[in-house]
Amino acid sequence: MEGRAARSVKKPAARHIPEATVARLPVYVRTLLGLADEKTSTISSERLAELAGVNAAQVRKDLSYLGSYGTRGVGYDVEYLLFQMSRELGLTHDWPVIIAGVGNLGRALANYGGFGERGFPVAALVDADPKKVGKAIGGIEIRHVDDLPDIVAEHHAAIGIIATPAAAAQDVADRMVAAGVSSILNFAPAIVTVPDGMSLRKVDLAVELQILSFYQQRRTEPDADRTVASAGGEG
Amino acid sequence: MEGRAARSVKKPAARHIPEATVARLPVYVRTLLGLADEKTSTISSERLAELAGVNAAQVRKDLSYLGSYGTRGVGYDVEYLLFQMSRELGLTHDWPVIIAGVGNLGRALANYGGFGERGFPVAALVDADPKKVGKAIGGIEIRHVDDLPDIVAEHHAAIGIIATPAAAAQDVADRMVAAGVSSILNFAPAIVTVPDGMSLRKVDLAVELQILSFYQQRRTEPDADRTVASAGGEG
DNA sequence: CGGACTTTGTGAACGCAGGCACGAGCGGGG
DNA sequence: CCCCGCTCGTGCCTGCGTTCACAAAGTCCG
Repeated sequence: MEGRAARSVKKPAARHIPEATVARLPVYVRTLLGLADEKTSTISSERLAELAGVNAAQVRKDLSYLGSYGTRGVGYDVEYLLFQMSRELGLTHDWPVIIAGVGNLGRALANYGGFGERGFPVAALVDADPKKVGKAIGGIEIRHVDDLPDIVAEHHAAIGIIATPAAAAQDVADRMVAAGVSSILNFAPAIVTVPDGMSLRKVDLAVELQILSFYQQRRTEPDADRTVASAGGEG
Repeated sequence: MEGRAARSVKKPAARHIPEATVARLPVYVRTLLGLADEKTSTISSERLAELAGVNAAQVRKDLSYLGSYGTRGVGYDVEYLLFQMSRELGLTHDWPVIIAGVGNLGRALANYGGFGERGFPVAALVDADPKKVGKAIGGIEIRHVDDLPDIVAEHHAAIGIIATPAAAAQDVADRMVAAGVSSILNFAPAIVTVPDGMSLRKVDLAVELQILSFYQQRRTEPDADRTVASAGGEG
């Protein structure tokens, strides 16, 4: 119930946090980082909600899952909240990632320095094409996908990014799992399955565009009872 | 209630389709395209569910929102279902898209030919940097962001993709809206708001990685009552 | 020192989404 | 022609997520 007063660093018993809340935490973190930059020391749930694009009650409920870190009548201490959330999200140390597939997307991800800055350095690039192996992109050497077990062990990498063509996605995922990766972010337009207990998320650009197309279609169409609704951006 | 028997092309009164269903339709379409390629003419909800990575009852419920296009005791006609879903999603014609921001990501998106093939040709690239204007990427000329209204009008583009730095995202979104774009896909790590009635979706790589980091953290941590749960891939 | 004001934390209600289970309807075989 | 088996379509139930509304708790000022 305190922990803030005593500035306790202990984690409050790892309660269960709803997935929807977990998905919003990174947004709060980013917002808070911006506030910290401009020397804001305290923030109310209402203002944070506005900046993060959600409901104020939602913010309070989300933050309450982490613990009672607010002060009634005042708000939340930006730095302290940031610290707690970073710890909860595991952002207190780096998470090296392995990118599989050096195509257009893989190259862009490798060149994009933003990951490293945000705590997700690219540990290695892998590809199945022997002709690409040995070259480097963004200062990172491309290695063969067969080396995955070694790479994972070398870098203690637990997160894999699949940026291969759809046909290779499941195979690469299986290899990653076998090599010890336990979190996968899949960009390939294919359904990938992983064993229980692992994390899998997907980002599918074509799907996103087609969802937009659906609502666009309904708006444009001179049809019947079209119920215009905002295509809720992210659940 | 029939429409399949008579091969009717009329749309069944545009009932309301839940957003969760809309998000799965593109996956079904992709799966069906694969089936059509290998000359499968009929598919059961169970098999389609397996291929799409969802529950069979879910498939049937989803498809029932479109109409009663199945045949009891048999399944769904692949071609016909594909036709209906494509029409519903608005994939019967192209949707030109405008990409704003020619950085790493913008370049990758422009170079990636997959969009054009899937019905989302890149109509134009825009950037605020005069030095980039006039150059071309992937065969598409870069124009200045001030030209947005003209570009939208020329190409009848209704979909915009934001691939700018976070700081510019809201401004670009506002310009797009003013120019007549009514669907936006935001890749910038920033909260963007648009007027009611418009569609906005976001894809945030840092957020995705941080969500993975959260669950990874909980798995790795030698802490208390960690409840290992799969980080549900996409809602 | 006390009272008014502010903001959190959370109980309760509501709505959406997912999954089971079963009736309805269609095709095929005898 | 009838019966059997298969698969769709959907009513119902359950669980999750969101929002409202309010009591609890702290601050500030006179």
